[in-house]
Amino acid sequence: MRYWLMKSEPDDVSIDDLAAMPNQTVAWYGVRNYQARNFMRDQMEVGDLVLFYHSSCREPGIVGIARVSRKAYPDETQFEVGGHYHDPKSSRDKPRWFNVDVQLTRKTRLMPLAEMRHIPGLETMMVLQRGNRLSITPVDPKHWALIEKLL
DNA sequence: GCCAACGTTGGC
DNA sequence: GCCAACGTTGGC
Repeated sequence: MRYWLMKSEPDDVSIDDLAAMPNQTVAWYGVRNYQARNFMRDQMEVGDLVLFYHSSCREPGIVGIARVSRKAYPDETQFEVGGHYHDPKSSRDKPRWFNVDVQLTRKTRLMPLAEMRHIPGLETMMVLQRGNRLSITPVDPKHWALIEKLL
């Protein structure tokens, strides 16, 4: 069982949007970065735990805990011609992009990015590293324990 | 809106 | 295969 941090723009899918979904579950569509895709496709298992993170917004930070509820399968949005996530180089025979499903475990308080940067022991967390832009990053169990204790 | 950082693309 | 140009991410 692994731990992850997954970024979502609240204008797209917020923690409240997730809470309002049927089964409080959402397909993590739209990832178009190979490293992030590989994490989902090759490493994520049902039951893995996820820090749900709001990015590109007024108060970026962790807002909830979720779990992987379905293993990776082809991201439907890559086939939607004219859609924002359409990939003309992909096909149903050879899909390029994959997503897992993520189900809400619980909403938490907002733990802002600025606070995370000041938590002793979190300095090496991947999402806090300079220049990091990956929307999906593995979380060290020690980092997870530190964060969960403070949520 | 700015811009640092980094990934991707495409000409050669 | 190199690398300049370009696009995107995402905090501030």
